[in-house]
Amino acid sequence: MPELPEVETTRRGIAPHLQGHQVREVIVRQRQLRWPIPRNLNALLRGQTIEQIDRRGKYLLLGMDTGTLILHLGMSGSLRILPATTPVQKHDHLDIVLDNGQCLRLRDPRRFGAVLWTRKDPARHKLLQSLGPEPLSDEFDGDYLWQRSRGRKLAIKSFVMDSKIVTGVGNIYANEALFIAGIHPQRAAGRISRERYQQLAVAIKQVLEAAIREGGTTLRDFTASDGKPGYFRLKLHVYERDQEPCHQCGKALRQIVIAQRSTYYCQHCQR
DNA sequence: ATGCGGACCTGTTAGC
DNA sequence: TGCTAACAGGTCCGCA
Repeated sequence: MPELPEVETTRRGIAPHLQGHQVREVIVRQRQLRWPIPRNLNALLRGQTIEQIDRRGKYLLLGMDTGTLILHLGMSGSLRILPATTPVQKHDHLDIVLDNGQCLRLRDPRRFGAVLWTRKDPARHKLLQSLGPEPLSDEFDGDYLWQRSRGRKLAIKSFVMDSKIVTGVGNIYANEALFIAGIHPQRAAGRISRERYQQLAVAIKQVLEAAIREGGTTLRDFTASDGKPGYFRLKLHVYERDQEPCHQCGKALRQIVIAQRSTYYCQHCQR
């Protein structure tokens, strides 16, 4: 489900409900996610105040008194703010109950998500320490991509989806950005000019920012923390549009597979 | 170092 | 109608 815009939409939705509140209780119903939820999470979090709610790539970071809770939504995770008395549904794995009777509830059918605790600077956590720059930051630009791509032979689409290169660009937005930049998704990363990398960096920023403004992309089941869907799907140029007409030239879009991921592009507009 | 494929897990849908 | 296979928004890990 969630790429960076959906995670950012979630962050903005939950932050005002969490900020400054104390954890009353943590209820874990299913600890087997991508990695097991720590056994003693209730003891660790109880009584702590949630000070800030940050995002790094697709990771959500709940900064507390003595450490940071690291959350990842995987492919199918979602977070809602609900009264703690709301009946539990299938795949509701975790509740963080607050001092005001509300709770942050994690649902994740596929269980590719993660909930981890660290006492140190989360940037130095094993899962975060090798992440590339934030795509919306100033350090991420065409020169950076060009420099990192020299000598690389993998497909440009796989390159921009590599979290060590840039964090948070997933399958939907990689497809969309490459269309906007007019770059064929299979082109070798090392064979793209500096100028075209400038266009690609701009396209990535543009598409992520637009998606955040629309509240993310709802394909099947993404909803923000208030239950509302995201509307960026209406503006997708290529994703899940196999055989439909290109918005630029009208020719039929194509679907192929790159690194086991569905890839959509226009044979005419992308080179 | 680089690049690829497998692994994790469940739900939905397309096809026979 | 019912069974089976393919596919889905992620990403770590191990192997060549």
